[in-house]
Amino acid sequence: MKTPVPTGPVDVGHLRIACSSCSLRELCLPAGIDTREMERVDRLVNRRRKLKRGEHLYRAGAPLAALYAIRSGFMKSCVLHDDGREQVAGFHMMGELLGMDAISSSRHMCDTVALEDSEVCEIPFGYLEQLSRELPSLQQQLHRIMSREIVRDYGVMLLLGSMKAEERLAAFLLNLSQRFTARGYSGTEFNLRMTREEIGSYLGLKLETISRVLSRFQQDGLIVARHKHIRIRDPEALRRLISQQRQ
Amino acid sequence: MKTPVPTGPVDVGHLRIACSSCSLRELCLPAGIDTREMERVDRLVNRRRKLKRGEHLYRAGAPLAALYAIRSGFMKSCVLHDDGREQVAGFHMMGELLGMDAISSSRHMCDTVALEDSEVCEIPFGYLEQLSRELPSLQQQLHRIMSREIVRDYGVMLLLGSMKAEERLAAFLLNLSQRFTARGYSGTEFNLRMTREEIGSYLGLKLETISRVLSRFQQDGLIVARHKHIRIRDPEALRRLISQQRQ
DNA sequence: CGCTATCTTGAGTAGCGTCAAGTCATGTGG
DNA sequence: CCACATGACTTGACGCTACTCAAGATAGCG
Repeated sequence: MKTPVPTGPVDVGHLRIACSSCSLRELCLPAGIDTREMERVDRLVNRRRKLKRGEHLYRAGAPLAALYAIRSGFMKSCVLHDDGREQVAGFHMMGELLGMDAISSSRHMCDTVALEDSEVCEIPFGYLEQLSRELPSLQQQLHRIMSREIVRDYGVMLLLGSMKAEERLAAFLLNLSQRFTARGYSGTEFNLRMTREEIGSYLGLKLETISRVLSRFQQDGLIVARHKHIRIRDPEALRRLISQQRQ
Repeated sequence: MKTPVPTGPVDVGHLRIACSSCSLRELCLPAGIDTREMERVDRLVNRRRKLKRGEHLYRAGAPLAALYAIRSGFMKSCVLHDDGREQVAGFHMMGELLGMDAISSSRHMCDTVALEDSEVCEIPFGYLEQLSRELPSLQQQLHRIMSREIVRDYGVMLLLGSMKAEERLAAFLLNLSQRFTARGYSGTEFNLRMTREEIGSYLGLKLETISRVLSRFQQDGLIVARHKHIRIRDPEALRRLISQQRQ
């Protein structure tokens, strides 16, 4: 069915699993690619990489070699400031594409770290550009994904710039919920893969504030939070929290 | 020298000025395009649009028709929340590309408004995708620009998530300064095109805070601020303000 | 089983927001 | 060209949200 990999290093030890047979196909880079073209996309993604929890996928300053599609696991990206300040810029899960920050200067501009044992598909960037010149639907999907990242960032700005602590955390929980749901997992009950400090960094708050707000949500019956385990009891109330009229 | 426009509506009333003879060439979409290819890029950008101060370039929800390169003037983009909250997501000046938020869903996700009389070049998006399949250097430049926007957004997140009011405003002024410099204008003396309220919205602060911090900067001899006119007297001090070690 | 990282909760505080009053600039129509 | 209206800005007083510091509880890992 599949032609063998034509070039590139042979990836001993990793079973090659094609995009065409990947369950994340419709969430990931190959979304919207038709069957005939899929064979070429399969050849584009020619290597898998396993990461242990805590391991870096790439660091700020590293040259751009590939983009990465998350196959399984959970990751975070952190932007660093010269003075050592660090801010979580995003949490990433299966089907999401990483590394687009590096295209502008050919160097990564953030650190990306696995928050649990994870696996990513390497997509050599030069080859991706070449193939997307030949396959309009691949080109369109790449543009859509980059644009989606820009839109996501606008959402984070809105959150950081104009929401209070409770609203930020409610938005965060609903966003996680929605993404788990889209991947076929429960949107009402899940385990957080990140610490309170990482959530705080992402939301522009301190870890104590995260802890306090979670406790308050629990007292008010909106969620059950037991350490990393979260159960959302009243998603509507969380939504109301976010969109309540000001003034 | 130039071949006539082959297709598309004739743009009566606007003098066609080609990218190839545009002074912003090296800041804008055609950066890095070689002379032979430039002719085709000239045909891509086939319409200019003038905007009066306060006029919308596009609104959230509008279908994606084109990307826009700012030829002259100054603009802002605002993200809107259902409850009416609005946040300035960016200020834009000559040579910058607008509209990339719309690629993911074929609809714009923010409002973009002229803050002074401005002029933009329309770049029909379908044609841009087509041409960038044929011209690798155009494709690369488009990718670089989208990636640059992602990196810029990360910077804003860092600012909103982990800086104090004084640091945010210092970073804002230095950023403006640097962008004016890159365009051949004075980086030490310029007029703000936006109100205190818009600056505040962008920086996640209230207009009174902007006003107070500007006054404090002036008292400390870092700047001279007289209404919209800003003169930066001590850029180094502003830089120190941003990167001072915490803890 | 003990160590360490993570989390919770409390008390006190600082920074920014809110409200309010007044000044200053811009532009419009008489 | 001036008077006036309107929007933009400044400054002060006060309040609240989230931060800081601290102590103790809990979970996870070796």
